[in-house]
Amino acid sequence: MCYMWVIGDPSGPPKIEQKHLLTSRSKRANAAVVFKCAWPGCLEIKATVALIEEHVRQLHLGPKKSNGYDNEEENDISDHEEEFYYQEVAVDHMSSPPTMSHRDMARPPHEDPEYQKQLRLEATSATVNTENMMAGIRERNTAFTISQSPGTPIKHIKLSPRPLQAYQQNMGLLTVSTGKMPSSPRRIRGETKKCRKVYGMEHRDLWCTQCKWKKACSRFGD
DNA sequence: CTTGCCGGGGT
DNA sequence: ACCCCGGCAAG
Repeated sequence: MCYMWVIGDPSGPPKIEQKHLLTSRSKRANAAVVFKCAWPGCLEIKATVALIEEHVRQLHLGPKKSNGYDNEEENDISDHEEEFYYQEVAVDHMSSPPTMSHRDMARPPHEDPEYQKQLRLEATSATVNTENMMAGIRERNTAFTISQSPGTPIKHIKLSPRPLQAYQQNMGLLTVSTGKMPSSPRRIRGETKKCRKVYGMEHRDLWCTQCKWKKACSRFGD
């Protein structure tokens, strides 16, 4: 469980000194790893293992388990079953960083938020029959037993490269029907979670450049 | 209250 | 060009 990448970045100590701390007490946890939800459709990303476990439990394993006893907080030595649902992902600070300096400065030419949204919806509706799903998953789980062994590199679940949908047409239609220019003075607030919400204030170094500068997020379109 | 980001700074 | 933040809209 020892990761090679250095936390402090040898050649250039990250200038970590935010004089202002808004919501949370910036405790300078220079983390270089995030936790992604591995649920078939879901793409949730959390900054801590606690958060992702919470997410998985709430969203995918059902709001609550009807067991003999009930314990949800603290002693969650629960079944290591949910290890399957998230995966640790290293976020290198320099080689393949979220912020590529320039490329993400401009708005992405092809956003596919539609896809993400769809996935989210799928996951949500799936929550209804959790019981049914659990069975299926359990089966699959035993099939190829993914787990977080210390030496094994995480296998990334491949999620469709880029579906690229006809969102433009949608826009055009909208324009026609409303007779209003889509170019509003202020960008309409999308409901996708952006870097700030995903990583939290204490992991600002993981945000995309735009978010760091309080500009329009370029990683998560809306 | 929080989140996203425009406009307007500074280096 | 890069970085930061006041202040505002929307929730």
